Amino acid sequence: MGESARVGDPMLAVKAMVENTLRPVLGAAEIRFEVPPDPEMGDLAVPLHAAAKAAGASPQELAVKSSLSLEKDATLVESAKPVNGYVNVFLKTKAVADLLWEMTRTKQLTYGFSEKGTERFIVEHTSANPIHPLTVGHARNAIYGDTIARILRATGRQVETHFYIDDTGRQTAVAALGYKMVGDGEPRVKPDVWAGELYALTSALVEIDAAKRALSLKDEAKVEEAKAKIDEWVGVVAELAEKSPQLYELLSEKAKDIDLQREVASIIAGYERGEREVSRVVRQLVKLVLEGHRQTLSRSNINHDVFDYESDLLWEGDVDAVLSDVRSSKYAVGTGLSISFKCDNAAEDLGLKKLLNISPNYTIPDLVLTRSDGTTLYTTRDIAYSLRKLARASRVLNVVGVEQSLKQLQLKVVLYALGHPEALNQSHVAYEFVDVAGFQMSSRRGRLISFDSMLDQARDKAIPEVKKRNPSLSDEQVSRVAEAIGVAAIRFALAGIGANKRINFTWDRVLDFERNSGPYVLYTYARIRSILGKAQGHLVQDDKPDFELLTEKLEHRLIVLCSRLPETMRFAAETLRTEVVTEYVLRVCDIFNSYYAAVPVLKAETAELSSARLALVTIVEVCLGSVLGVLGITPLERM
RNA sequence: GGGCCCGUAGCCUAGCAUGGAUAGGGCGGCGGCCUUCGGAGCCGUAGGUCGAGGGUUCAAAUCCCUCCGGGCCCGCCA
Repeated sequence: MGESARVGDPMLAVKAMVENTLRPVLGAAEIRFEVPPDPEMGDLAVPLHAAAKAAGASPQELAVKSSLSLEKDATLVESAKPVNGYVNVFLKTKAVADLLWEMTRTKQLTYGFSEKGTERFIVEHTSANPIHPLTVGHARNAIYGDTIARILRATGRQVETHFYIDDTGRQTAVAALGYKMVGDGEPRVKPDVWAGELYALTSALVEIDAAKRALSLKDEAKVEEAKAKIDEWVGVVAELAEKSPQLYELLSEKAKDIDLQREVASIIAGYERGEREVSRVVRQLVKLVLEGHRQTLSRSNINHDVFDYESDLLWEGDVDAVLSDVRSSKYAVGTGLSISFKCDNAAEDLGLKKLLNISPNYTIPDLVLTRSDGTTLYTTRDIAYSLRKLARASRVLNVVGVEQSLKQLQLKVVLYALGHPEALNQSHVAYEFVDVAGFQMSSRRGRLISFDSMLDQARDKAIPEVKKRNPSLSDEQVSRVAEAIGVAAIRFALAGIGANKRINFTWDRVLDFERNSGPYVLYTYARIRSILGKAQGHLVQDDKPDFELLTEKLEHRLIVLCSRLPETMRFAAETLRTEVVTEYVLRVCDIFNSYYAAVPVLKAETAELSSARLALVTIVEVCLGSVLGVLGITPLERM
């Protein structure tokens, strides 16, 4: 039990003891533990079907033998019953509680965490384009990525979180053009919101400008097409102008004398080359937007360790280096300046399909790395970026939308084929799309539902609730508490759904503060704090609570459940599934709330019983506090 | 056409990795609980062909096959 005690895992210690007892009965057979379907059946189950087969005995026979053997262990085992080829074990409440008490006392808010190891992870997430506010989709990415990073840290990994700033694409250039036209103005509203409007307006003006030039063409069809396009974008401009009239005035005035298409192209090219004036303007805008992103993220307890500029990869030669490697690769094919990579051939030759679990019938499409004018594409730059990440971590996780799966695969194939087997240490951690019912999001049309608006709505919903319950709080305290509740609601709602499931975003779902929600967990925690606060006055500090006194079923279940936190955390880390954590914490809260309603703690029959129950409440407090930390939710004393 | 993901009560969701014991929760519905520590709570109740069909197995929500429905990807966009 030395090892399991060291890592602070009571259930691991318990299992080790059970295994010791069973070993003589079961011989060399593998001993696996399951959780019985109903807590009434036991705390642990050991299936014996396989072992029975190997030993030529019946499962039930083995189960009976195992039970008898286990029941001799009077300190740990309350009872052991052979049922349907399983041994169902009830553990002694006291035995588990003693272990838990020791471990939670020493680990405090890091109970459930593994000791820090040497494995180095990079988790890249959020990585939004620096031209508009973060949306509900980014919210999912950021919350998923951040929670994964926290889970990995909790299980002993060193984790660095990275935000990749895609600042060299066409979109940024369009926004930068607008920025230049309005004269590097300082925004009056939140900078990313302002930039989003600027981008949408400029983009529409660029579209109209381009279409107007097509009007003089001879081709009838093209002219018609251009007319339609103008109509469409004029409509968009009208809509946007209504929202931000001053910006519209300023931009449309300037736009008259400028060939917008050309301007955009020149910004793209100039920025890629790192020309001083262009770079100054673009970087200034990007930094403004990024500041807005950071505000939003920081509101929701998300803080990246490192921000990587895509443009740096161009300026510092990383991309050129990749291209030169590509050119000398036998998988590179090209016409003129355009280069493509034969991903399928490479994968076949190098046995990558088997390695990456790709169907042998599937033909991986070629990847285009440069345009015919020699400029690079997004994935090309991403190859260079991956090398940077892989150089400083043993595992790289890219939290990227599932729609990028093919690109992420091609990226890996190219890296591997260029002689970087460490590419296999990089994984695409995909998440599904967030739909907003009846709403077509479009950053080019300035139509989006922002991460901030989610946080705002959640906070605003919480404010009257907090006031109602805490009339003595100042407005500032109220808004601080309400903000935390809102963040909890949103983080919990998004982390609680498996990443491979599409989310149909609706306000009522995100703003549900009841039973299965972040606020519900916070509420449970606040109740615990409230009890513990009251206990300080009239109960002596008891260093050695007598857990023998805890005879309630709910007490037993709470203790066993809390002892499962470390293994739950490890499971979440292995599978990269945040919902494992939310599901777990909800079960803890459910049982605690039932307990709270059914059993008095402070007013227990005797002081000794009260002390033992307070110790239990403290254990649950530590357990919840620990999980809240992993979910990025700020615990509250009152709410 | 090819590849990947999803399909569990009116709605949302867990369980699928390692097949096994009555498929867990929540919202909404209905009925209760304010003389015990915070009612954002507790207790009870109704509601399920686990998309359909076949197969493997003593045993399938879980593994295999086919089909149906939804989504994404297969751009010199990102």
